[in-house]
Amino acid sequence: MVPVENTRERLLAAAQRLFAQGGEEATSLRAITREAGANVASVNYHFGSRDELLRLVLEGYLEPINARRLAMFDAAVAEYGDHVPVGVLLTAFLRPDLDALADLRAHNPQIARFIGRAYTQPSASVAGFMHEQFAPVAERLIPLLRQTLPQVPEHEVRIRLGFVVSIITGLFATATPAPDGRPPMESPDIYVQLARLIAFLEPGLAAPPPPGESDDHRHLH
Amino acid sequence: MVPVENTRERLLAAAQRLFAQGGEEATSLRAITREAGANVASVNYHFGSRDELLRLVLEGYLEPINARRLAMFDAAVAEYGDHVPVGVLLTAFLRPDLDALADLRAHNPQIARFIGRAYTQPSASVAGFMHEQFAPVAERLIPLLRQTLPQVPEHEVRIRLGFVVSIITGLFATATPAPDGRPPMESPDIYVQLARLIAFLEPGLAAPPPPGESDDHRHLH
DNA sequence: GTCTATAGTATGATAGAC
DNA sequence: GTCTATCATACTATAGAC
Repeated sequence: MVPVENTRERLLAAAQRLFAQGGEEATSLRAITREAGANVASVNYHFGSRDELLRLVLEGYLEPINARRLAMFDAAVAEYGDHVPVGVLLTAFLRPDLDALADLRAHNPQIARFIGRAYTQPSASVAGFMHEQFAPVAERLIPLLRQTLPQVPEHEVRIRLGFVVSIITGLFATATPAPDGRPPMESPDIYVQLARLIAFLEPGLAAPPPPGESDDHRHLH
Repeated sequence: MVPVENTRERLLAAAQRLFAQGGEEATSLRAITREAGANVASVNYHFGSRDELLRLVLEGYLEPINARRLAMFDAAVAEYGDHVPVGVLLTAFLRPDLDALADLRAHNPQIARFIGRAYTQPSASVAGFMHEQFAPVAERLIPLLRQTLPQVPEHEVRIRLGFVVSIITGLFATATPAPDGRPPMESPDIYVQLARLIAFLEPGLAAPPPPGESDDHRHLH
């Protein structure tokens, strides 16, 4: 009946492609509409503004990843109860990212970089949005880590989780075959990647906190 | 005799300030000249182009850090010989960054973010430049790590060093007091920060490589 | 829903007077 | 070395015809 929404879908797909290749500021309204074969006004009509469209694109990638993380946390608790092993928690946290990364590498080898940049380059318009997406995951994971690692204070757990996030971010940011740069851990096998990350991260997460940390400078928050 | 070069210095200083506050694409040629009290043509006259100027600013921050890293590697080898402890190598690698970070936080709390972005957001113009700055450090450090950790294959050492770089990058990228986001490890004490990083990183670097890695999928490069 | 046309504003670079 | 003036080009957003 209604032939509607065709342009809208084309615009979304075009924004994904361009976002992928050049990042946010390279994805101009005019480039999007050109790529989609639509006119310059169509983005404002369908999405209100360029920024709204870019947020939608970003959400399309991040939301499924974080939803899957939460589901894997639930499954882990159902299986292990109060003391989920660190390796299991790390797997639940990392696998959705690695799967998404493998998928992006196969189908769109450029868009992963954009996601990585969205973390470190909040660009004002997506700044709060990134945190809004990630906060529920952190608030669920941190208590679980605390239960498994009671010797590590919460403040330290949060910082160490930040380290893990930085590494993941780096994987996304360097996913593209850069002409030169650090080797992007290009193994195609997800389980090899996961094993490598866990081998590196697990002992660090469980390590005793450094001296002078347990109750030092903790008088605020 | 010659009153020359005054404008040039003012332009450099202005570019640093603006670069710091808003990142690369927020630092327009016109904003720089306005901040420096010069005219729009002066940047092109003194530096050839806007990109040349921005590379100079970046180099002013990165070059001293990497030079200090190399010096600390030399000092460590002079003291320990062929088997420098991992913690000492990590200290030599991390301290120049942490010192620079502390200095930036004190004097210019915004520019650290820009440096972090320069890593993950190579922005075409500075892409090769970042690698050119970092490559000598990596090529010096990796053999030292290999000597201390012979059980970890070189391929794995390189990947793990990439993890360390990601974490450092994250520290720079989140150095600014973000309104919300992961806690930026805001301890003012560099030695606390260093101890925290080493406590987390050292066991991961020295960990036995994951199974299926030693000689797997190593038939290329 | 889709389009053209355009307003309004930014950009980097350069020519040429002083 | 420094300036003004200007070129050529990008951008987002909107008004209004169809």
